[in-house]
Amino acid sequence: MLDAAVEVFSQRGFHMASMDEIAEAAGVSKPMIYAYLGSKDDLFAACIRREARRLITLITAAAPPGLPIQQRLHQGLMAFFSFVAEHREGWIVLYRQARALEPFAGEIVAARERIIALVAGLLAPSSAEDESMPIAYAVVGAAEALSDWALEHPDQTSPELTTRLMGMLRVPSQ
Amino acid sequence: MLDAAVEVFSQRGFHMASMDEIAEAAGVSKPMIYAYLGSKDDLFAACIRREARRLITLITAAAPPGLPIQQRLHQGLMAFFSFVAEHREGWIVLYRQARALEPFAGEIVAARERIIALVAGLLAPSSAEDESMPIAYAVVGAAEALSDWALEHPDQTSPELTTRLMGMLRVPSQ
DNA sequence: CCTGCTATCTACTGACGAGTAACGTTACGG
DNA sequence: CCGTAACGTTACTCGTCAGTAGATAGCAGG
Repeated sequence: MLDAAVEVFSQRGFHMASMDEIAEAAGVSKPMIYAYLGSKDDLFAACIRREARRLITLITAAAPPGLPIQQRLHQGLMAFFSFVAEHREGWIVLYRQARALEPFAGEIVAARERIIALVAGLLAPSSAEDESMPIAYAVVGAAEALSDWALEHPDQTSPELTTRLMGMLRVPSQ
Repeated sequence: MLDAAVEVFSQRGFHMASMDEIAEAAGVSKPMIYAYLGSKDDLFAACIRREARRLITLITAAAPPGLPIQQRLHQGLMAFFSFVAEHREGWIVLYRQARALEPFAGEIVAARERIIALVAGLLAPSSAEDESMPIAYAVVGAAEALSDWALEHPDQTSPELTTRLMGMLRVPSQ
């Protein structure tokens, strides 16, 4: 049911997706969705939360503390690009709606902020806290934009994308 | 009239903005908008086109050919961040709706692509054509994300933002 | 003062879609 | 058999706009 919702939202976007279409895609009738997931906003929020949690879990697991910064960044990016490749639809939902000034905007912004905070924390040891935030924003923005480009270049593998991005970033080596 | 539209769109987003509200903000009645600018989609497209043209004009003028790459990039970024600071609403319209999977998506994607192509062209001399595109995507993505961060840190000046971004990019020095 | 033309408004229509009320249908306990 | 409860469906309501038809106001020329 959530899968169907993610699929339709990723194809149509939040506003163009109708509950009828989602219900049909899920193979159930509309009132069922209202019974189980609540309103359209609730449904969308549920999609966001699930996809965001998947992504964050992957990244956190891939870049454990204790490794050198360079390597953590490298592996974190790897995890990110892998997620995009494997959960295309989930990522489109997160990304395509990410900035649309909508009722649920807070939901996505919060998810994004968690990732940015993750990156910022990763960079923090080597630079002051408030210096690392803007860098983290920029890194995440760059990774997102690169993923966007990669959507039209499916031949690009995650390691290639990671190498590209690492190659253009001047990050603290320690 | 376009000004009013940009203002309302920037506050509400495309879908939440009603033609009635735009008409009221412009101090005219709804049929006037339809008479002069056409449908809601047309109106939004007109806003996008105007703002995008302003932005592109500024960037092109700021980074003329003939200068070293580093400097062109620096000045291009300066122009970009200045635009964001001075045309906040225009940029929000471009940025916040940038990826929303909408009828007019092509309009914004096209505008964005022109900027990316600009950056790619700028980097092209020092790397192969198809190598510079992903880099351009990433640079533009990073700049956008940094602007987003700067929206909540109004004390940041354009030169500061530019320095930050230049500092974290490893770009060809020639 | 009337005629017609342009510019603008008020007040409507029609579609669409979120959310719901009321109606089956199956399963099970007595 | 018959209540009744869990689960599901069809077929509505109702609000909200995008878009428009028709009325109105100003104004040129006769």
